[in-house]
Amino acid sequence: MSTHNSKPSSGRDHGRRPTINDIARIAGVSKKTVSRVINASPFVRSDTRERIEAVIADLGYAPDPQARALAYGRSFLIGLVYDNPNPQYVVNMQLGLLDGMKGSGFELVVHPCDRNSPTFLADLKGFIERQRLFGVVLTPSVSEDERAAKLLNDIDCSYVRVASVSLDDPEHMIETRDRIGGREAAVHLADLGHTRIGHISGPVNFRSSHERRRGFEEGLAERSQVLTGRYVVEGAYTFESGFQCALNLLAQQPRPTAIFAGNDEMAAGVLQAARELNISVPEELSVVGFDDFQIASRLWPTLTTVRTPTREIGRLAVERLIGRETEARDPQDRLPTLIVRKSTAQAPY
Amino acid sequence: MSTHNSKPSSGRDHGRRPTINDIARIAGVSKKTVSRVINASPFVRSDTRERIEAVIADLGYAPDPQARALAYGRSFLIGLVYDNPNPQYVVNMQLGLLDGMKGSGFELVVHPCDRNSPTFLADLKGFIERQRLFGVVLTPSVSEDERAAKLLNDIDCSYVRVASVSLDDPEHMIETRDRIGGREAAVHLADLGHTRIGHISGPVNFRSSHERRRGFEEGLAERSQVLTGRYVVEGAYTFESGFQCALNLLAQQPRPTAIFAGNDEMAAGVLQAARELNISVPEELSVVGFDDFQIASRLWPTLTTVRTPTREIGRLAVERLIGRETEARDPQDRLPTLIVRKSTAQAPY
DNA sequence: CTGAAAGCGCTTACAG
DNA sequence: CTGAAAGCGCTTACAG
Repeated sequence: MSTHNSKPSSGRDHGRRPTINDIARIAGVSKKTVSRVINASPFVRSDTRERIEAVIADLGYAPDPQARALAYGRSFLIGLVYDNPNPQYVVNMQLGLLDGMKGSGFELVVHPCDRNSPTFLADLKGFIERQRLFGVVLTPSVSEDERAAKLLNDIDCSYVRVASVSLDDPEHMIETRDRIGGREAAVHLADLGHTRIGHISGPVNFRSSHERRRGFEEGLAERSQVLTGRYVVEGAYTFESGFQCALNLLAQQPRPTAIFAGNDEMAAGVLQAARELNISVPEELSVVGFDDFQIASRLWPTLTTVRTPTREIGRLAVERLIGRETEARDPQDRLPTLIVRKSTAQAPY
Repeated sequence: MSTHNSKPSSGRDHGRRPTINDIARIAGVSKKTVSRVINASPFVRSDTRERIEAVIADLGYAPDPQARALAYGRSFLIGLVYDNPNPQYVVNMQLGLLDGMKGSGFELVVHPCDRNSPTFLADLKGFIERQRLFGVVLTPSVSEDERAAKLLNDIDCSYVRVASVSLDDPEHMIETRDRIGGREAAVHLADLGHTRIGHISGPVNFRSSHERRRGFEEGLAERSQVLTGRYVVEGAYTFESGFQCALNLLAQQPRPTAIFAGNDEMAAGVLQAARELNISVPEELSVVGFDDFQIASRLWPTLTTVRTPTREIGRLAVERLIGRETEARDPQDRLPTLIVRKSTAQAPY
């Protein structure tokens, strides 16, 4: 199928890649000692180590991951297990994981899944065992699935769960702390003078829905406000649900002057609904989203929203998994932050 | 790092997965014959084959990909090499690839890259050789890079290039035929009575820019029109460039009554510019995009655009790579199609 | 701190 | 159509 190049490869490689035996022979040691260097064992004299490392660098040697995997009983593949349908989230997460494993010799294997499928757990188990995965990173909402977590423990597979709040032992968790973002959204709206504030939450079976709402309520409380029950409706994190929920909220008398949507997709639906009802944003209605995906700056008006540093979170998650954790960077970088754009303004009172 | 489950696994697996030796012993054949069944060799008597297959099914045996890779000299990993920054494209492509390799035993490894990096080729080579990849799928614009194609030939790695037009032997190409989409956009606008039509192309170093424009010109020609030189500007496939190019086009006298943007991102920029200039869409200006990414239906007005069946294209690409090609489905499914929404209307003459 | 032996689970020649 | 031998490139016990 592929085009073949029948000439032997030119240059130093002489037609085949060097193996651990080549390194051992040239360095004058056993292959076991080379193996120790590859695996960063402390039981190698430093002059021996340096000699071996020089030969490795000289020949451009890289150990064969398949051979290591076979002997070690575990591959050097990291799985990303996800069911979040938002492309921007998935891509940012992937970039973060790749950041964190760069130069480590690990590779990223993607595995979208469906928690509602009858074969969900069997598929996940098959994926991990077949490839002898080194470990997996789970993102919301599959990261919130306790059946999946139990499976991973049962088959003794390393894992890190990314979620809005802790659900497991600390070593298995990276928390996005969405509550902080909800709080910032509330303070922003309250400080603009809004008092009739609506909220479109995500679906109740998503932890992030609760965290974002709880944070929002905490922020309002700091400004001596409470969320009014009839101004709170449950959406599905989709554009269409945001649209429908906004129609509902904006039909009430008096209607809210601000809406905090649980994510950007629903906020886009709110803008659409406002337009159909001839309610101008931000003059008559302020709108805040959550995520800061690309769409937020493409909408009109551009969307005030809460940014979650997904890529950074992905980097942290995989570093945890492969034992590379640095944590040295500014902890602020991993917290949600409010991004103020044009969809929010002073309350129209 | 991970939680350990010290009890031996329960059930039929008795604590370890079956190997080819288990199958051979139970079926009363040599492991070589089991290997033949695994690899679909025709040189096995059908009753022998059936007996072996029954044992495989009974034990839930799956051959170890790492061991096969080591012996075979090639892994069962497919690489997706991409540099398209649009998340929706990447995710749809990934889904298509996964569709095409479902149940095949192959796994998908993602590899974003940067053609402008000085280490671009070395990184790609390292990625492929280190993992002994079975093959790679390249998407635009890295699929258009002849240095990359030459490298793949040199190191004898199977590959399929996804691009808007043929650039290689047919066996290495999946064409998206963007020209057809450009043509549909032109016919649509001409049939609405537009005669002053602007075009914001993608960057000249992308093949799709030319194909989309060429198709557009062909469509206009069918309606006895030609593209006016001063109504054609070059963008960069970005929102910001679409915005700037639209300001340019809309400042001309007389200004165009329709703009065909080379992609949805730039079309979003056109809508933004029209709003700033108080030009109403579609009453005074019709806008057509290309891609039909999620943003197209979130904008206001919703965007008329050309949909490329990216997921289907991905499926075809990987099926080609692993020799599973079916081609049975409706060939229409893999062509660009115009999706008419609210951003286009009769010309205001 | 270093090494010789055995083995991980497969496939490729080579025979028959 | 089927099999015994050797080997893919590493790592894990086990010695010393």
